[in-house]
Amino acid sequence: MTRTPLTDVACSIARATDLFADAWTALIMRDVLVGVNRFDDLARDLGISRKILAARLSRLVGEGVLTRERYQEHPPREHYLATEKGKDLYPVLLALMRWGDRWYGESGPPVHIRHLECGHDTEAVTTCGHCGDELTADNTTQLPGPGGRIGPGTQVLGPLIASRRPPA
Amino acid sequence: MTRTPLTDVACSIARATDLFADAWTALIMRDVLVGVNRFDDLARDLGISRKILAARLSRLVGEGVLTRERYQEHPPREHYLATEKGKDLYPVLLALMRWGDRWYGESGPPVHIRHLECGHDTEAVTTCGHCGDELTADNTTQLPGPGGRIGPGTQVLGPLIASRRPPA
DNA sequence: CCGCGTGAGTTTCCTTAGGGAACCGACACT
DNA sequence: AGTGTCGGTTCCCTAAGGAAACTCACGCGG
Repeated sequence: MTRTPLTDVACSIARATDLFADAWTALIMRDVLVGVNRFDDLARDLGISRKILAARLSRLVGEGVLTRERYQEHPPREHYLATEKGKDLYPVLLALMRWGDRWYGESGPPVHIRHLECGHDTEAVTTCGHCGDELTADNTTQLPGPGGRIGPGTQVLGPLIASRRPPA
Repeated sequence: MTRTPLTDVACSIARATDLFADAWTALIMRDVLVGVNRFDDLARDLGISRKILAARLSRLVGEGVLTRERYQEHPPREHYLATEKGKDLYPVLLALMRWGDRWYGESGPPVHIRHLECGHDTEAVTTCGHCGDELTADNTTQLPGPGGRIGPGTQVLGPLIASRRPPA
């Protein structure tokens, strides 16, 4: 398939996407973060091809998102643990989950998230780090930042936004 | 490739993933939400194969995430707009972007998000809908909810969590 | 000592989605 | 008539994904 490499694209979504956007990575991360972290358990739980699982795991380890640790000798047994970088993907999973619950959860969400600090079952809300209000597609704009540069994926974005989006 | 269908899996992440987790969908949604919404512009901006772009767009329209609208006759010109369901994917994009910025943005984030209501450039924070504090992998647990059922993807989750995760 | 079970991957073979690039029809502009 | 743009299709080829068998290292029960 020759997935076009997105790594060199300016947009951070593309960078994240490049790692995260295949059928399995998100599911693997969810399982690992929840405590399913041995090879066979993952294969069983996800129904994923073992070949692909091995490939994904080693990529995730290579990216520094997971670590592989031998948690017992005799017999040698390994498991995968999320690094800080890996745990930091949790908000992405929460956002995906919330969207899935909202738009496909006829019978109610299959799992509840409980926030241990306040003790309530809760829903993830994506908020402004500054004022705490919810962020939506309509109440935000994008501005080029310091790392902004030109390249596929942001190529014509400036001009296009300018021309297509009435400044109002 | 025969992507294993994830639609019938209990987990909402899987449902969302099924639509969202390919190399391009996230990028397409970002572009559309930002105002790049004509076929040729998308193809140019993303460097995506036109065949795949056509396929993705029609899937997204089929899923009710985008609509295709003729915005002028003479010459006939179409564009794609995000529905409510589509706009609601914005938090997922924000979460991805934040992760990418954090872990790959050596030179600073390529784009800034400005929250129009408070007027500040901001970062997306995923918070507890109840108390407003930030949600992390460490301060939350998952509990089976009303829609919970058994099937691939949640198959052995219960037992596994129970056995592997010390209740502390 | 032998066979069986388990964990953790590899290997093999086949199918099929994705990339590239050309092609197409409708219209407009000059 | 010739050139351009938009919005797609069609073709061929490659390589990634799926299924299932195979491997290797160990541990256990008899």
